[in-house]
Amino acid sequence: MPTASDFERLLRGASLRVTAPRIAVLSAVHEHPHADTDSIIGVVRQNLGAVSHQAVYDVLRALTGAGLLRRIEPQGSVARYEARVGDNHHHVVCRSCGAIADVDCSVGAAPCLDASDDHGFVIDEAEVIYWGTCPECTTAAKSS
Amino acid sequence: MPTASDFERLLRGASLRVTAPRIAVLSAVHEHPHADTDSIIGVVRQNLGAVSHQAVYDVLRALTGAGLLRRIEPQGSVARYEARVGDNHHHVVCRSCGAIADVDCSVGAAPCLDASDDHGFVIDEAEVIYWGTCPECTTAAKSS
DNA sequence: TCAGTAACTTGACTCGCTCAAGAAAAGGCG
DNA sequence: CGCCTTTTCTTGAGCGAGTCAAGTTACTGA
Repeated sequence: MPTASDFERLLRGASLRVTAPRIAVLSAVHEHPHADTDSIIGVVRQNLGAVSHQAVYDVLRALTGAGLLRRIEPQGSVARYEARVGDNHHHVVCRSCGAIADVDCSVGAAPCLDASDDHGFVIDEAEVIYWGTCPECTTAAKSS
Repeated sequence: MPTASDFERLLRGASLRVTAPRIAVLSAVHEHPHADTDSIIGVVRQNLGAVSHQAVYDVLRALTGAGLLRRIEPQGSVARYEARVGDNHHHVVCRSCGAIADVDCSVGAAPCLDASDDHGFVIDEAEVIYWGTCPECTTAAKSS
């Protein structure tokens, strides 16, 4: 797990000012991958004390814009954030409980970047979401 | 373009009662693929006169649940609906203007259904969203 | 150290959508 | 056909995630 000074380096590398809320948000997302905004606010407040929700929203947007965080929002879920960026991995989402897990790309680094007919669009990213049932929910469904 | 009696048959096939709002919503989505809820409400009201927004929401949910419509909601966009169901096609979304176009699956009918490591999840669907820039926005960006 | 700008606080507000209760109408049955 | 049950629609309030705006605070580079 990276330390506060690692996060500071990340921020400076992105030409962002180093502030306590930013360090705390980065740290929270590293510790809790796929956490929603509310949980992140909770974790940040545990570490820093009072922090406005607006600050967290701002920080999340700044960090996402700078490429330090990635925002994901599967249908029916609120926005979630993760710190694993730049490796083009995907996600599998449980239809039953909403759990999210990481999935490496099965076809190499930048997989399905060719659509069969792209309608003239210039495509720069392919985002894949696998839908299914997580082990816990599968077990629960069988036993019921 | 299907007629009202085609839609009636669709509804009966799904054991749903046949009502004017439902026919109108089905028709609106067929005519305007990828339309958001608000536009659908507008089209429905043009054809039927006064219809409550709640009715449209209910109808959209019923039809989506019955598999007659598909709901898509790319990040940063409100919910949109389309009538093309059951053929596992995907979408390309313009980052600049939000335009959506259909893309057939490049790897066959049910493509990337294997994740490299599925974490024990039972996966039943892979949803792919291509991100890029549409022809109009590409042209606009060059000329500016 | 100081100035200037970026970031944070506070609080109101918007938007998409849902909840709830009652009225209307679809469709099975006599 | 006309009644009865159940589903669907209307009306109107309400909720939650996120945004906007104005003013204060505090990084950072000179």
